[in-house]
Amino acid sequence: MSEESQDPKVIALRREKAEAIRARGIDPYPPRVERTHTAAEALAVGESTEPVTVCGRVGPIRLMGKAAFFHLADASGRIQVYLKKNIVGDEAWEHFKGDLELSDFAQVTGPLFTTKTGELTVEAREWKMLAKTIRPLPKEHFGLKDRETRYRHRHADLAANPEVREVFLQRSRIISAMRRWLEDPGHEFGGYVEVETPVMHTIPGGALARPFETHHNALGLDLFLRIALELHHKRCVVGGIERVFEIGRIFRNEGISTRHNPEFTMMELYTAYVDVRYTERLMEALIKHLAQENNGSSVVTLGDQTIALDCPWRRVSLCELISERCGAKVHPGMPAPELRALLGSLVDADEKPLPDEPGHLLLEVFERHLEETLVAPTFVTDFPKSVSPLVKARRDDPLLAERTELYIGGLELAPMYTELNDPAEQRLRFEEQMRAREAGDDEAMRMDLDFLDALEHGMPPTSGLGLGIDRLVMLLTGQSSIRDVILFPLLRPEISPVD
RNA sequence: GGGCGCGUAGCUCAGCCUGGUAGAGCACCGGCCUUUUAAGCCGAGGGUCGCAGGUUCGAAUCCUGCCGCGCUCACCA
Repeated sequence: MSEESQDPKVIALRREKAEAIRARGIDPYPPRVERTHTAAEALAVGESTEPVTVCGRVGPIRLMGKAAFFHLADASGRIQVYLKKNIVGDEAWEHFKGDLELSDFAQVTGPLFTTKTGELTVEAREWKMLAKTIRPLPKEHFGLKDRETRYRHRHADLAANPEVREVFLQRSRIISAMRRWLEDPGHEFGGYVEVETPVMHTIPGGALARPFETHHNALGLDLFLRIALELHHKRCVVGGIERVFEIGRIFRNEGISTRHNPEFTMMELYTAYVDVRYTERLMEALIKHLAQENNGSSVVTLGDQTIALDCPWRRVSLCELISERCGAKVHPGMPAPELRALLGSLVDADEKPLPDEPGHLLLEVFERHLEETLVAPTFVTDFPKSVSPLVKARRDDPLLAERTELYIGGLELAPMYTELNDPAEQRLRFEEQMRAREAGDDEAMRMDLDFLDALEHGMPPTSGLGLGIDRLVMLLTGQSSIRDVILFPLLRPEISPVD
């Protein structure tokens, strides 16, 4: 543990103070406040003999014998308080000196005046403890910088670092704006209905990933936390909800990095009677809209990269992209040894063995070497069919699928698909996946008979997408770690958190 | 799991290379101070230098092992 508020001396002293207040018959945690103005509202009033009552968290107290200055901070901002012995009276002054400390919550009433340094300040006539704080926050000036402490004690991080709070307020606004835009029937890409689908699945489907497992006692049933929203959404489309989306948490049992958290938020969206070209245009319009709403501009900054979103977004096929890099034409139809030879150094540089299946091999090379180079917005199209078991193959090239992925700032943001709606073909794809699973690929999909049943009831031509909300928020707020856009990221539990 | 780095007062860190009984700032406690902005001034307390072993007359400092944490790579839509 590494935090100022962990000093046992300080904690004990503060507990004693809380008890001392109680012993005088005053509740250090009173149930009601008399606030008339937020900090910002009080500042807007200007100088005034009419008293205001403001509340907030107490900042560093500058005590000078018989008077003191401090700030009260609330969500709207902060306002300074001047508290003087001969105005509040001897008793209130003594209690102030003895009881009130950094990080407590307090209420102050008085008129507004301007100090000689020009700051509008409440001149306290009276004050009241609203909540005694046992563990003080680090002083603002020193801040709370240690990453581990910040993530483990996010409440302290939020309280001490306004810029951190601001990122999460932006996250909320971005998601809210996304919902409004998708639901709005007044534009080409609107009119979507938000649904809620199960988090617990009997068969985890819709993506290639390892799931978390759990168990339902009454049914004696092993269950999995969902790794995607896809299959239920398609069942909604079968049922006649032609424009459907969900913003929901999904769970993948895999590593943690600056771009991966085991639980994260995905926006999936499905549209009947369109193909992947429509969804690409929707994606472009949505992200430009959100950038405009949140940042007031179409330029975003991520790390040391400045990314313009308003330029036309590049479209390039996966194979073309790899060919550009290795100088030879590649295609999933080529046998693996030939591909390896053509890929040259893209293969040699790796310590880890690459997969033999040509589609997987190409995908792996792309992910390792090319993904991070895609800084300007880029649609990478035509992924191999073998790595896209739920996607319609291209009619003119059956080894490629109508699957596009959007990259911005080197981040994989969203896959888009023309969905496979032929139940016979889907069954074959599942069987292929089952064979891969038996051969040891524990990310391969499992046969989902309920889903096949749905397709047999008829799904219109449909396109879908899955947008990683956390990564989108990273992009729009300029954060380079996913942990800085997830309030409570998963961490290894602390040893001996005894107190 | 691999690589790199860190672990000294409640916090941030110096001291380690070149071994000689532990330092600073802030916080905390006491005193002074009625327009301050990390207020200021004076004073006091506080550390088995991550743990264990080794080398040495002597180890925070050199060596070995272990533990914890961070970054990164790998794993991973």
